[in-house]
Amino acid sequence: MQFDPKRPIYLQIMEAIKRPVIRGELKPGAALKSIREMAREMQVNPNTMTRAFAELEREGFIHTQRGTGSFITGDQQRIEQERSQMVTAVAEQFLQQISELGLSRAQTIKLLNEMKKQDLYVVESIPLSKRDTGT
Amino acid sequence: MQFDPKRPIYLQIMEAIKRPVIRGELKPGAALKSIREMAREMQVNPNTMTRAFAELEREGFIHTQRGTGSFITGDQQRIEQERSQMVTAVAEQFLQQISELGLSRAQTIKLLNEMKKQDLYVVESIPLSKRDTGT
Amino acid sequence: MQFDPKRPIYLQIMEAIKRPVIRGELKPGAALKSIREMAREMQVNPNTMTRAFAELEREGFIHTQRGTGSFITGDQQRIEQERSQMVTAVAEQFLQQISELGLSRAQTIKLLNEMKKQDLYVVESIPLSKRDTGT
Amino acid sequence: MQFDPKRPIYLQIMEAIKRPVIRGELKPGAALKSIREMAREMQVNPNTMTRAFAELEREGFIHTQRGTGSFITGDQQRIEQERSQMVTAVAEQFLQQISELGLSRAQTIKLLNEMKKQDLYVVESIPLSKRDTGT
DNA sequence: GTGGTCTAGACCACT
DNA sequence: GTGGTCTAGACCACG
Repeated sequence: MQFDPKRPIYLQIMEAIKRPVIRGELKPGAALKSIREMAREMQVNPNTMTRAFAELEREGFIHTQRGTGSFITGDQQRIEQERSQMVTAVAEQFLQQISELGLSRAQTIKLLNEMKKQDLYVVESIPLSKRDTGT
Repeated sequence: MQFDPKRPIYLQIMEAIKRPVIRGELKPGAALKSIREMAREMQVNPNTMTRAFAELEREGFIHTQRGTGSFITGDQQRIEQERSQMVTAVAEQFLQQISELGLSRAQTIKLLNEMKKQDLYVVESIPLSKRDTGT
Repeated sequence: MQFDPKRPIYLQIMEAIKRPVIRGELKPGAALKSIREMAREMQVNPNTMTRAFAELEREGFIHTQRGTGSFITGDQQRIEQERSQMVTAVAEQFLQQISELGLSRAQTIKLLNEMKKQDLYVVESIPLSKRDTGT
Repeated sequence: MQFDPKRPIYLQIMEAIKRPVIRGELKPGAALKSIREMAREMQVNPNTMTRAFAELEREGFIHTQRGTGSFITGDQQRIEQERSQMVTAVAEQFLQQISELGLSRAQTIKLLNEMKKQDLYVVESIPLSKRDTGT
C-alpha cells in the first residue's frame, strides 16, 4: 500500500480498514488481522498501526479484546452511519469545491462524464459483478 | 474567516486568495490588500500571511513590487492553468473517493442531485449574474 | 459479573473471591467452587480463573488440594490481616484523592452524607441482618 | 514526581495536570508549559507527555495552538464539570469499597477520624489558608 | 521556539 | 500468541 506523504499515515490506515467494511466486503463482527501482521503487510511500524487501531476503537468502529485481537463492530447501524457520513462528507466537499471554482451544474456533469471516459472511475479492485458500468 | 485547524492555515489562505480570481471576480493584474491588512482581516499572524504570499509568489500566482504592494499575475493563461488544474484535481479526488466507497455511477448522480436539493450547492455567495445556471 | 476492562480481570476476580470472606459471609476453611464452574459463572476464560486461583494461593489466601478442590485458608488471622490491609488502603487512597482535589474535611463529610442519601452506600446485596447500621 | 508503576504514566500525568486547575490554583485559559519542558521536569519521554496532552485535548480540558503551545480550556463550566465528576467518582469508589468490605457508616467515620490524626490528610502542598483543619 | 508524526526496539500484562 | 505502554531519537510543519 502506498501512502500520501502529505497526510498522517495512521489516518490513511484507518480509512483503508474502513473501506472494505463499508463496501460490504467485510462483515460486522469479523476479526481483523493482528496489529503486528497488518503492520508487516502495510510496511509500517507496529506503533503506527497501534495508533490507527486505537483511534478506530475510540470511534467505536472496532473493539479490542485483551490478548485476543480486534474485531469490527458488530453494530450494523454503526457501520451504516459511518458509510453515510463518509458519503455525505465526500459529496459535500465536492460540491463545496466545485462551487468555489464557480462551476455550474451543467459544467460539473460534463466534467464528470469526461473523466469517466478516461477510466479514472475505477481505482481499487472491485469485482466486475459489483460495478455499475453506467450504460 | 474560519480555518480548519487540521490543515495548514497558510494553505487555506492561499486558496482563499485564489478563489475569487479563479471565479473571475478579481481580474488579472488587480492589486491585493497589504499583508498586514489581510492578516488583520483574517485574524492570523502576519508571519502566516507572509508565508502565504511567499508561496503564491513562488507559484507565480502573484508578484510583489517593493513599496507598492502585491498584484495578481497579469498572465491570463497562468490563471486559466490554475483553474484547470484545480478542477481536474477536485474531480479526480471525488471519483476516487466515490469508487473507494463502492458507489455506482447511478448512485453518485442520485446523491449529487439529492444534495443539490438541500441547497448545498451554493456555499459561498456568488452573484446570480455570474452563475452559469446550466442552460 | 461485570469487569472493568481497564483493570486486569484476574485481579478483579481475586477481589470478588476475597470480598465475601472478608465480610464474614464465607467462613475460614470453606470450600470454593471449582475453577471451571466459577469460570462459567463469571464468564471468563478458565485460564484467567486459573491465574486468579494461583495468585490467591501464592498469597496464602486459599489452598488447593489435588482432587478435592480449593479452600479458603483456615487461618483466621490471615483473613483479619487481609481485611485490615484493605481497609487501611481504601481509606488512605480516599484521603489522598480528597486532598488532591482540595476538599476540606467539612466538605468531605458533607459529600459523603449527600451520597448516602442517594443510597449509593449499598452497592452489593448484603443481608440486612449482617449490616451494622451504625449504633 | 513519582509514578505508580501499576498505572499508565500518561494517565497519571493527565491527573497531575488537572489537579491544580481543579483546586483553582491554575486559572481557565492559562498557558501550560511546553510538552518538552514538562517532560523534562517530570522526567518522562516527550512522547509520553505528548500522549497525555493529546488525551486532555480530546477530553476538551486543554486546547492546543499550532506552534504556540497549549492552554487550559477557558470554559469554566468544563472545569467545574471535571471537578464534579472527579469528586463524585472518588466518593462513589470509596463507598463502594467500604461496602464491599462490610464496614458500617459508624465504622467508616471512626476510621477516617483515626487516619486524620495520623496526618495522612495533607499529602500535597496546599496553602494553610486554604485548608479546613476541621476543628 | 512549538506540537505532530514516525521508526526502532523493548518490556509487560493478558488470554 | 495478543494488545498496551514506554523510551530514544529523528524529521517535519507551523507560527
